[in-house]
Amino acid sequence: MQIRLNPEQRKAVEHGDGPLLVLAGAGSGKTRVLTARVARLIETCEIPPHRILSVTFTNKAASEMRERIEALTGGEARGLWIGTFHSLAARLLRREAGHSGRERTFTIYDEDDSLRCIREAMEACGLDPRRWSPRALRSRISSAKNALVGPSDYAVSAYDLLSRAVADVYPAYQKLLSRRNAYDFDDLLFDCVQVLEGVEEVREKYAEQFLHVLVDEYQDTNHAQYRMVRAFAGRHENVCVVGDDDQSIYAWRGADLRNILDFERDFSGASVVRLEQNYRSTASILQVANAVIACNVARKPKNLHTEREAGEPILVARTPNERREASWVTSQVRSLDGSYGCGDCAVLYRTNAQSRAFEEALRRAGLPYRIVGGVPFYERREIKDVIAYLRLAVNPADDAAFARAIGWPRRGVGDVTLDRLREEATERHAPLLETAASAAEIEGITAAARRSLVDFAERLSRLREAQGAMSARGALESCIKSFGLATALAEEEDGADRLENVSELFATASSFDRTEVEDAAAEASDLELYLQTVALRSEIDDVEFDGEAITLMTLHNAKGLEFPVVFLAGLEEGLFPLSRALDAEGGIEEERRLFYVGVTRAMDRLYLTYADRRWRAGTESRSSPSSFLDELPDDPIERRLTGGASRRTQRWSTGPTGVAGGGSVTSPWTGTGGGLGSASGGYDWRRSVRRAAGSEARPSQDPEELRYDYSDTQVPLELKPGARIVHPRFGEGRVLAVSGAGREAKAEIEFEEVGTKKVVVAYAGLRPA
DNA sequence: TTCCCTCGTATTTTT
DNA sequence: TACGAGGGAA
Repeated sequence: MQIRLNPEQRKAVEHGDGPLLVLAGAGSGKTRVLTARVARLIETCEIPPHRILSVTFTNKAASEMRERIEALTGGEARGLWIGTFHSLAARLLRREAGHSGRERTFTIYDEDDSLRCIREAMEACGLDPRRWSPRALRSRISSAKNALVGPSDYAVSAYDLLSRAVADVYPAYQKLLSRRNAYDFDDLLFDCVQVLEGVEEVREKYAEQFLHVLVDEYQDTNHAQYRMVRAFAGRHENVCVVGDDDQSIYAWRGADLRNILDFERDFSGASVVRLEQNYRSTASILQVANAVIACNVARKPKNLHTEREAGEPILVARTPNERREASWVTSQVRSLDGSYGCGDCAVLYRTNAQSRAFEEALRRAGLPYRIVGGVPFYERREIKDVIAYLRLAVNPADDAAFARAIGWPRRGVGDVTLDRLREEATERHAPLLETAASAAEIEGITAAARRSLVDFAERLSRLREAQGAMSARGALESCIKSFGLATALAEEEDGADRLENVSELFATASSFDRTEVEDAAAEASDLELYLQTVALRSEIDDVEFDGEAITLMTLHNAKGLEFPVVFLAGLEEGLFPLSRALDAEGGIEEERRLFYVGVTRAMDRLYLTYADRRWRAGTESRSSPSSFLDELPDDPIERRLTGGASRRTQRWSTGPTGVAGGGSVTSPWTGTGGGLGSASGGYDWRRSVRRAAGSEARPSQDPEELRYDYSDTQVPLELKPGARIVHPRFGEGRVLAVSGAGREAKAEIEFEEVGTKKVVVAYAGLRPA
């Protein structure tokens, strides 16, 4: 085996039978250990790959691990069960469809679908969506499912008014999902446990099949996932879990720290291996990380150490506002020139909304960047619309997909017709699509709408019959042709962009490889498997990190990654730690762990930034420095004040006194007063940044080649806000804002004669004044 | 039936 | 700020 290991790592890799807990500190090489262990099980212990189950946190991690194991074993990884809890659950439920409450072709509902479904369930129960927030109800139901509490169990202990409302909606919601042959994310886990625990035949089958079970990021598992592990581990209990209680950041999603803290009690006779040598960060960064996490009480003590040198000090920068924060970060990236490229840098923040300022600054500076998350690709309207057709072709009971598909492109079927159809469908206990097929017999629908419905149903059933024998790409192509989707899209206002997104969808469908999800021999069609993969895909899965672009993402998305240069932005009280997160029990500790995760992403350089003022929710307000900054040690820290246009930079000689819990620190850094008035840069950013949504990382013609091409997103130089221009019809005017790019670029212009108008740059025939 | 506008509200992190 | 829902007009 060609992998270098330290003694502790080796111990974990070579551990024989029985439960094993690997407490792996940040950067201690746990992925290496997991990979090596699986490879060793296959090669040395001669365990057939299909008898090994390995659970990872993201699909990306799964495919990377699969690749590495294949490399290590010379292609012997085929048949290995590897994936996220959700994708493995989906796989199991597909295979055991006969024992679960759904058919094999089930749809997986995303948040949006499930929220609509909740609304419908509420209506059915007569609950007023203005009195009860559908989101709140959904989140309660989600927590219940993660704790394996079903509708009837829930009802038993529902005392307060909110719980009573939930108790009403929960069963109604489940009934709707079941009728639509759909699962929400939580159901996948819930039903998987139900089947595993409730059906002896199934339980035996998998307990028998899996000789070894490995789980990564065990600290982030919830109760349902824990029960899955238990069921899979069966009697042999050859279960190896890897995790770090200090990096648990998903309590809000039901993750239960007790899973890892109590592992030794749960699985008696468990061996424990501690990986405490960090191979990633400089001593300075690690020193800060250790100091930060030491402020938490609920944790297993550990001693993370490194052999690396101290390296550069950690830079803490105070800036006047979030725009200056972003431009400061940009200037720092530039000043790294030579030692690090853009691809080495990451900007991490607490909330997605913070990406905006960085986007603007980087775009202005002409630096390449990529954003992970934000408005996910698969949630774009046109993508969801196209997918709805495919979903319906696979699962005709999917009423949510029907409603989406019938409404776009417009075909003379609106709310009125749809409502009538729903009534009829409810009466017949039939799905909407089936009802639509016999629309001719339904009263109260116009003749035109009837024809539309019948035609729609016919085309769809043709697609349905054809797709079974097609590749995912073929099905997509045939769907787009049959329903004229591309044509419809092209006719829309911003059709060009949307069409590009659809061609990107083509690329993903073309490269879809079913063997990563399921055995080639499984009954399911390519399209079925493709759709389920799409539903469980996360943004981070599709990111290639080898490009030369600065990565912008939330701290949550950064888990498991590392970068030579890391900027942690927005270290302000209320933002990070986020005030809303503090409501939850143990909230501050979870936020601190998140901070710890951020700090430990950095290999060589770490920057922490905060702003005195920040735009949030449409208003600018004062912000004070994060209490986390008070918890930093004095030593490898250098504090900077980045002020007005002169970029006043100071070294801070009189360090703050307190470390942990050290009350308020009065220094020019933590006070909010500061003599730094609003920086008057000369021109108003707020106006210049009003651009079209979704301007990040637009895929271009050849998605394979140019995944992130920003060349066409630059605003033409002469059309910057403030520029004076002449329009052939409207006369002279001043540019207020520019949006879009290339042929799509539009400019908002204040004309002297006719007032403010929006024009499409390509057609307007503008000249400089 | 559709389109467009206005108003109100929320807004954390994600499989 | 930004999105969704709801109202009013074509």
